[in-house]
Amino acid sequence: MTSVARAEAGGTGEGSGRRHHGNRHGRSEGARQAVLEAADDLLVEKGFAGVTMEGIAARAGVAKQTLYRWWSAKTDILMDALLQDAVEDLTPPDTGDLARDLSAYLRQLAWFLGESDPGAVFRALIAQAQLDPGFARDFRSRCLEPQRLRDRAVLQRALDAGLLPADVDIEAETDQLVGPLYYRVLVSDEPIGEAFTDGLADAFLRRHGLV
Amino acid sequence: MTSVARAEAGGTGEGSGRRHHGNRHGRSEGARQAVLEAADDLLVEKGFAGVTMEGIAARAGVAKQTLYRWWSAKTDILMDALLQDAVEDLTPPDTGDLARDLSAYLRQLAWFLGESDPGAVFRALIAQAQLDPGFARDFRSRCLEPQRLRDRAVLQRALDAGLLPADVDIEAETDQLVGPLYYRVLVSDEPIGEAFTDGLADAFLRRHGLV
Amino acid sequence: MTSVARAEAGGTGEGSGRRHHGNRHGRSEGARQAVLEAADDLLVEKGFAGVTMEGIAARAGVAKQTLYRWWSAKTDILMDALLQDAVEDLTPPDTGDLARDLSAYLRQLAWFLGESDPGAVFRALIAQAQLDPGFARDFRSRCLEPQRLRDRAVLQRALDAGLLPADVDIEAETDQLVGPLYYRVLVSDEPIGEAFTDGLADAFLRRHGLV
Amino acid sequence: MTSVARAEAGGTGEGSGRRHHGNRHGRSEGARQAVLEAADDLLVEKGFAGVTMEGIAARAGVAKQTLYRWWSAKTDILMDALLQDAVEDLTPPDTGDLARDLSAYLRQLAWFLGESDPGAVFRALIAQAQLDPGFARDFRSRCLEPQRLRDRAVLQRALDAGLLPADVDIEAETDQLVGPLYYRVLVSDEPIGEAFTDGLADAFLRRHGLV
DNA sequence: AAATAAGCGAGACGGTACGTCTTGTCTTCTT
DNA sequence: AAGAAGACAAGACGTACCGTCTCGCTTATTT
Repeated sequence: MTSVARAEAGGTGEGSGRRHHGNRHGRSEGARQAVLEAADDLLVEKGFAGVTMEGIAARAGVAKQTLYRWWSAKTDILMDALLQDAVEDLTPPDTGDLARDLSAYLRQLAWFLGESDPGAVFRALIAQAQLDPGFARDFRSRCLEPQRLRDRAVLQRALDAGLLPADVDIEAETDQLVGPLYYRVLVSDEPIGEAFTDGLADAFLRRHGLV
Repeated sequence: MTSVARAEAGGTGEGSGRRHHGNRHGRSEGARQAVLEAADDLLVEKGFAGVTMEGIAARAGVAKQTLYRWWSAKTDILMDALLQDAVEDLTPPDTGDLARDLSAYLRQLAWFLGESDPGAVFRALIAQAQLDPGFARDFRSRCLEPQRLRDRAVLQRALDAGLLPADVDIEAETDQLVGPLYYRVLVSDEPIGEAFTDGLADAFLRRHGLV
Repeated sequence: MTSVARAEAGGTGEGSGRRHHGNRHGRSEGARQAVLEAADDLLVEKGFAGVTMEGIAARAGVAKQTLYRWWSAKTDILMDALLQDAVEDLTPPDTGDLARDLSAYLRQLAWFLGESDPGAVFRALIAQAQLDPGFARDFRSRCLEPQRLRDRAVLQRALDAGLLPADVDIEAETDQLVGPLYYRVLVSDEPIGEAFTDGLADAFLRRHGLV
Repeated sequence: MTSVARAEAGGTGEGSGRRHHGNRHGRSEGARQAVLEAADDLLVEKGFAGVTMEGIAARAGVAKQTLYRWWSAKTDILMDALLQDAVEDLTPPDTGDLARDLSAYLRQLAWFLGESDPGAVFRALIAQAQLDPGFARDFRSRCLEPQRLRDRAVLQRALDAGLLPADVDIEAETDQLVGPLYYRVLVSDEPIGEAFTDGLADAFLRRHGLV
């Protein structure tokens, strides 16, 4: 039900020989790009309700059938768009300085969630996950879990470096670091200043006697 | 755009005998209850996508016009339903023992958000708030801000009692206490055990030298 | 499955009292007329393939749902249009002069089938009846059988007047009179001149010694 | 626009020399047969609406492109199918006995039109000819005119043998003989018994003093 | 033997229309 | 005046076919 595996234009050669009998050019990469951009643009311009399969098809110059051939719903398209143009921004920095990395990462994450264009897509998809359990599964495995790993990476490195006690609960610590950010973005809608993110980082460091 | 002020039966005499001639009694309380229950039931039975104005009207035995007369959209109905049957559950305990109150409240909140029926409505409305800025305003002022006050109440009482330094940032502290709960419910979908809520409370207490 | 009985705007009064509980104005006569005209116009302008439910709705300024509420398919709409504006043209003349009536009626029928606008609708519907057995039933009972009665009327009057032997097979005689007309229109597409229709009438009269 | 001239497997040799440079085996006769059978089967099994280019291609195990290479539309395929397996049945008998030949031929024609499988195809194509003038031209020249010649053949032989007056209008006489059959099949849908066909033959013979 | 070129099965593509669903407005009659 | 009923215009949904296209395979000359 998720987006079909990227066909990569027939994978000519692909090692072991005959892979398919019919059309060898597979899906059109041009159509794919046009669709993802159209969906993104519509979300930014008109909001989530303004993103419709018909609208995407029209703006991308693509037939509706092409959408349904490769994606199961508009949220699936938005997820592809998100994965394509956004997630790389969220790689946590690694300078070796825990305090600095932590602070920088939380600022970066806060900006992404609350201010960036892909962040708007992200929030819409988190919303959709509340409303549709099937989509939630997909979204969690394709987006949230990888993101979770990135969120945890800074702490994991600190643990590996022996800066943290070996029995620390990394999951719970991560939740305490990023949870308040998501809360402000998704629930209270208060702005997140650097004082706030630095406060989170500081609380963490003091909690573990690192400052 | 918000739900019309509750008319409360026109106040005509209310006891003094004849109640209405044409229809002088304002909105029908029976219809209102039937609508709220129908919306609630539909959400639980068929999920958010299964809640439609038509479906609510049919199940409540009410005309669509009646819905539109009193509510602006299905989310508005769900918000009324939520306010009616749920929020009282969330009054924080007040035993005078900060540690115990804190722990109890976080457990209670976690259960509400993640396990209860009204919690499901709440999550759906938080989702809707991501997708519709107009609704977000309404929802924040009618539900989230009161809830925010309740969340803060335990800390506020501790502050008033002089247990916390006068310059503590109550807002930020609250975010750190409840943010991780919302995060687990809305984002990571991990179960919230008592170890987790107690850990949050404990971190708070130690942060302020209260344990 | 056929077009719903004409509601005639609520049938106000209607004798026996309460007829319906909900909407009291019933279907919109304005919409009905607009639809029939749009369908007719489209058939004449663009041919049968140019008549689509979407096209009718757009041209009539009507929602598709309204079409589907009252008609089952575009052929059902065309049938209503045909019944409304055409069939009256085909009442056979009755001057008391069998030869003259017969000749006049056959000319009139030939013109209707082959030359007139409603005739074009009629041919399209006969075609549709070949392709769709369900429609064929409807069309036969609502259009073809009444037409059959009209076709037979001239002969029936002659029979009643004692001009024909009592044991004549009216059905078969009618088929011999009108069958060749339908054949030319539907199959051979040859023009039907008055010589042809008069020839048919003449053959009939001579067959029964009436000339 | 009509079905491409039958290539008959490249017409290798074909007299005057080199005909084509590329594909040297011409069209696949196997594919052609599979297509015609698939179209026929679909019509019988699912009715005219169940005959689609996609359905034919799938059932015949043929690519859509192959259909469009050799035929212009599904009706063109059905016409080929009809021409291939049916028209030979309709050769009028020639025993030298006009009355007997006439009677036999009308019975045979009635059975073909109303009862046989190819008759179902024939009716569908006559229907299509009402709806599509371009197809009508093709169909008339490839099917109806040859059939018309066969219909006329019995009378033509009688004329050549001097049994009919030299100035008889063969066209009109033919219309009177076969028109009622088509009428019953296409319009009234009444069964055609032998009494009916014999009645037509008899009327003809008496009309010309041959009985 | 190699090169060539058309027919072929496969199937993605841009489209059009389908028939259904929901929305929010409206009109009418009842209470 | 509020409510029940439900018709209405609007428009998105997901599906089915249309006719075109590109692809890589097969096949039979032609060189």
